Amino acid sequence: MALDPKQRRAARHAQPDTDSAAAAGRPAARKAPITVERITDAALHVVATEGYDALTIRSVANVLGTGPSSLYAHIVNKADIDDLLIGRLCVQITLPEPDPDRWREQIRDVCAQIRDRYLQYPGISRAALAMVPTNLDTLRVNEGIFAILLAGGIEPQTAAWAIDALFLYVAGYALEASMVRQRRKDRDANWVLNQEELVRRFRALPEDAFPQTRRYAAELTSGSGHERFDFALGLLIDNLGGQAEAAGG
Amino acid sequence: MALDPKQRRAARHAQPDTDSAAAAGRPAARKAPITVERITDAALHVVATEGYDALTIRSVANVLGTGPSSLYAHIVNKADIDDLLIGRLCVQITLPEPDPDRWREQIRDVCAQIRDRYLQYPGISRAALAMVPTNLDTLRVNEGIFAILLAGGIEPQTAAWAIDALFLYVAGYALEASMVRQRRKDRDANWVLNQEELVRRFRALPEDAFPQTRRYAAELTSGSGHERFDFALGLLIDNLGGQAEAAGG
DNA sequence: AGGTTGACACGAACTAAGTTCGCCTCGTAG
DNA sequence: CTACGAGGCGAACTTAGTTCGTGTCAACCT
Repeated sequence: MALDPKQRRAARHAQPDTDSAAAAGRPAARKAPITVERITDAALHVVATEGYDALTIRSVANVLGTGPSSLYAHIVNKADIDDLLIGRLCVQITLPEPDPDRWREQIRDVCAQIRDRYLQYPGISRAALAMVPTNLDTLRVNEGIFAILLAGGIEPQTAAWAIDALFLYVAGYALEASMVRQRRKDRDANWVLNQEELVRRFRALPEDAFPQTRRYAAELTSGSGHERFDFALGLLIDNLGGQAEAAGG
Repeated sequence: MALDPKQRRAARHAQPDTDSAAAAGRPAARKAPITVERITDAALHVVATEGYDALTIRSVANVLGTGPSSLYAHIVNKADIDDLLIGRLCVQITLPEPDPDRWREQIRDVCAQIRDRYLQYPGISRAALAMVPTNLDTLRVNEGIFAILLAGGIEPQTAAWAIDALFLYVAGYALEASMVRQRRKDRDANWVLNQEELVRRFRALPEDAFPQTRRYAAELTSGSGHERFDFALGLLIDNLGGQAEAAGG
């Protein structure tokens, strides 16, 4: 059962209904075993310290003190490592018991958790955006948010689509934020800018073509901390329940 | 002036205020010249026909009938090609004259334009998400949306942040949609699923851990056409102007 | 107990891709 | 006509994903 890494990957995803009551005997480790867990740990370490761009099969193997080929007994390919990483991140998300009176707050909390996990591992949200929607760990988070929305009286169809929009936004936000941070330490990045420089450039744009951008350069570049994040989440969340909640309360 | 590709790239981005009234004499083509425009055309052709993953320096050079090194007299690096592509896409966006009475409609129209451009070039929104915010062509679209929002009576700070959220969502949506389409023709993709298969797998999840996902599998996977897109844009847009518009009407 | 087996580890190598180097070509200027 | 230099291009360097074949060791079988 533990032979084919493709089977291992499949086990992490929602499967068709073919019931399989197979045995699950894990014959304990052999010597200094490379496991999927150790690979995930090593990969997370690489991403946390050097960023997602530095995540290569070789870098992970190096952390484990071996060569790249050694990993292929446990993973299918590099995308599989992404899958493992996102899975691990999702496992760490705490899902509250749905409270109909605090559902907006609960949604915000879970989204903030996801955001902070993403930011802790810079660039990893790229992998999240490319993730296949059957990963069991991501489905668990999906289920948790879904339950909160439903408890809040949101229509199932509305809730389902809202989850999609929320995840997309959170991942996009984290990706953008990660890249801004990342670019600060890159070599070619001297032509990329911090906020003051950005404002200066916006103000230097031609007046006829960019009047608003010039005038409101400060507003366009503002948003320290997670103000932008909170604002966007507000847009998405506060508008939910317009139908259902208007009737209920 | 046309020597260094870094200068060419810089010319496409917002610059600091050092006034430069330099000459702009282009000395006409020499023989069968490789130009930035031809590179952009070739790259767009590759993305449109084979997808963003197939966009390599070599594939672009191949379309132009030359080798990879020939491009480096015109581009800085591969990210520079992304920059060119997004710029070209943005140039094609039609920005309406802001109409205070139809601002929501206008925003939806521009976002739909961007979405369709992205989808026309599958996966290209990855590049859009990684784009540096000083590209002049993207700033033009930014300015256009900004003007519409301001005409609609939205507070400048609110409008600025709303643009951010809108772009992030549109790019994320297009990326997800592109990948779904892309995976249909990949080899390893037989383990990735279409909607019916996805519903079946959701329904096969354990009842205790995934009750809502099981119950509303249809809702979670629904959304043909751009229903999800329209829904999410509605969430973002309809909630705007709550302050300003409530007073004005 | 000793051989057998097979899962796992791993060095080496293959391929693809981004990038650089140095030489060549060819049009223009003097 | 020659010199210059921008631009084109082949070749090669580097990094990275992936595969192949072989080695190794623990458990099992006889």
